[in-house]
Amino acid sequence: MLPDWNRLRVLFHVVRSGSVSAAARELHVTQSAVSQSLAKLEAEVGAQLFVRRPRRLVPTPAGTRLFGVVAPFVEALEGGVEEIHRAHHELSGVVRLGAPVEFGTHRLPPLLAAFRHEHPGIRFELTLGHPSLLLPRLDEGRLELAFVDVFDAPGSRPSTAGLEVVEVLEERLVLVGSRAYEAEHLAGSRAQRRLEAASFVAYQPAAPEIRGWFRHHFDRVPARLEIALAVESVQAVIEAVRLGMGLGVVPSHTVSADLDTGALVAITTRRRAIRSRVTLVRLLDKVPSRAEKAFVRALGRSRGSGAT
Amino acid sequence: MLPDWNRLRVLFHVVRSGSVSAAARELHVTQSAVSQSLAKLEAEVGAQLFVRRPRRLVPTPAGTRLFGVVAPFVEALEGGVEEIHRAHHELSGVVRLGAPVEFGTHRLPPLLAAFRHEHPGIRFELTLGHPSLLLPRLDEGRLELAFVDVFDAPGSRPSTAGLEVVEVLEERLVLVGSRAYEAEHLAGSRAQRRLEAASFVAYQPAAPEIRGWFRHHFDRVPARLEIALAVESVQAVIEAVRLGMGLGVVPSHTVSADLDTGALVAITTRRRAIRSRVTLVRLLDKVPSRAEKAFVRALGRSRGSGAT
DNA sequence: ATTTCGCATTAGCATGACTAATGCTTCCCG
DNA sequence: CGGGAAGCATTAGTCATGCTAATGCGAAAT
Repeated sequence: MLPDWNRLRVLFHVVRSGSVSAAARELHVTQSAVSQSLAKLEAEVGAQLFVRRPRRLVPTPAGTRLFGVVAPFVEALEGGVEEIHRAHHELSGVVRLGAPVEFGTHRLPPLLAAFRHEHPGIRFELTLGHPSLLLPRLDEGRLELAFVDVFDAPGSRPSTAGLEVVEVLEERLVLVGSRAYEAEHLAGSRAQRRLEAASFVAYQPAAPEIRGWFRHHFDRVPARLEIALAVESVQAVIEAVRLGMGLGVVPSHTVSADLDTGALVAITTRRRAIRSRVTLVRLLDKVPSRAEKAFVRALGRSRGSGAT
Repeated sequence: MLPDWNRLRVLFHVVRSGSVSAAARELHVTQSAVSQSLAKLEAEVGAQLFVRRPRRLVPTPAGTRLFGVVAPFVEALEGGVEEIHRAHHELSGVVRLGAPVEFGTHRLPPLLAAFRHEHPGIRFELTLGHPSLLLPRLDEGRLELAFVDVFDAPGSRPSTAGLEVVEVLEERLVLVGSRAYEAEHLAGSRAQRRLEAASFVAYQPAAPEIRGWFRHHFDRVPARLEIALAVESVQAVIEAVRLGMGLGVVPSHTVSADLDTGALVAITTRRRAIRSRVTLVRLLDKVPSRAEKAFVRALGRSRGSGAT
C-alpha cells in the first residue's frame, strides 16, 4: 500500500530545505504540522526516515531513497502544470483536426495557412478520412475538431448526442456529364426514366449522393443504378465524367470552368441544386482551448457565418 | 502552486482503469468521492482534465499530460517502498562503516569476512580515516557505524552527545626501541630525563600518543620532544624503530614476536601499560537496520563483550 | 417505452490535518 | 557558568474537508 502522497511532499520539503521549520515555512503550515506529518509517514512506511539530532534531522538511507523518488516527480509536475497553464492561457499549442479527404486536401489547407499567418504559435495535426473514422476519434478525445460532410439522407446522419455541430461551409452539388455523353444518351431530355437509364460515376458503390440527387429532384429513388465506376475522389469522378463514363455528382465550384466552356453539361431540373453542408463538430462538454476558439472564430469570419 | 497530490493519485487511477467507478474500487472509496476529487483537481489546475461522455470520461490533452507525469512516479514509488520494506525486514543491504586506518586495514577485514560467511546478503562499505573525519560523517548520516580509537587524553575525547558508544576492543600500547638503540641511548636507564632526551617515531607531528605515554607513566608531559619521524602507519613506525630511528608507541600484539626474540625492547616502568580502546559509535536515536543489529551482535560474540 | 448504467450533485457527518501552547535538549553568548 | 535561543516532539482541542448515502441526469441498451 502506498503512503499518503501529501506526506511524501512534506518529506521532500524537509530534505530539500534541511529542517522541519524551513519546510513549514515553504509549505505555509506550522512546524508542528510538519513534525506530525513526518511521524505519520514513518509509521505508514514502517521504517525510520530521519534521525533526530539536536536542532536538525538527518535522513536515513530509506529517507534518502524516498527523496530520490519524489524529487524528479516534483520537477516533472511543476513542468507539467506550467505547460497546462500556458496552453490554457496562451494562443499556442496543437489543434488536432479531422476532415474528409477532398475537403482536407483542397479546401482546408488555404484556411489553415491563412490562420497560421495570423497565429504562428498554433500548430495543426490533420487526419483525413470518412466521418465513420473521424467521429469515433473525436469521441475518444483523439481529435479536437472534425469537419464532416453529411448528406441529407435518412439513416446516414450520425447521432449528434453530446456533440456541438456548426455548419461552416455550404456548396452546391450538380449532376454533370460530358457534352458528347449527354448528346448520345439524353439528347436534351430531362425525363426521370431517361436519366435512370444512364450510367453513373459515384464515390461509393452504394452511390448515396446519386440517390440523394434523385430524391431531391424527383422525390423517389431508382430501384437500381448502373454504377460504371466508384472512386472516393472528386477529381477522379470529374475525369471519368469528362471521358464519358457516365454522369456524376460534384460540387459546382469544381467544374465551373468546364461548364463555362461547355465541355461538361449540368443536368438541371426546375428544382434548385442540392446543397451540401460541411459541418464542424466537437464535443459539447469539452472546454475549448484558446487555440481552438481562435480557429473556430476565424472559420466563421472567413465564411461570413455567424453560427454559434 | 502544485495541486493536491492525493488528487493526482485519483487521476492516475481514473485514467489507468478507464472509469470513475473502477478507480473507486481500486482506491476503496465510493464513486462519488472520486467524482468530487476530480472536480476539485480540475479547479485547482484551472483546466479541464476530462470530457464527460455518457457512462465514461475521456481525458483531455491536459489530463493525458498529467497522467504522463504521475505514472512513472507511481512505478518508482512502488519500487522504492518495496525496497525499503525489504531492507527493513530482511537480513540484507549495505552497512556503511568507518574505521581508523590501522584497525580498518588489519583487524577489521577478518571480522567482516567471518561475518559475511554467515550472512552473505549483507555488504559493507568501509571508510578509513581519523575520528575527526569519521564522527562528522556519522553525524551527517553518511555512516551507520564508526570504529573510533580514542586515547585517554584530556581535550581529545570527542563529545558523545546523541551517540551510543560501545567498547569493542582493547589493546595494550608499549613504547619500544631496537636493542642497539636502547643500549646506546638508555643503557637500561628508565629515568624520565634520560627518556625525554631520546628520539621518537610518532604517528603525527604533535605525537599525542607519546605525550600520552609520558603522562600515564610520569604524570607530566615533556616540554619538547625530538620527533625523528611522523607517519600514520603502525607498520612504518615499527620498521623505523627497528632501524634505530628512535622510540615508538605501538600495540603490543604487533611486536610480540620481536619482543620474544629480543630484536625490540619494551620500555616499561612500574606502572601498567597504557590500554587503548577501540569503540563502536553510532547515532543514539537511529533505529538500526537488521543488518546493523546482526553485525554488532556478532562483534560482541567475537570479543566476549556483553556491552549493550 | 422502460430499464440500466455511470457520472454529477447535494446534504450531512466523522475524522484527521492543523494550530496554539508547552516541554525537552543541545548550543551559543556574555 | 548561567541564561537565552533554536529547533524538534508532544498534547489538547478545533474545524475544514474527505467521504458516504441518497438522488438526479442523460445517454445507451433492451
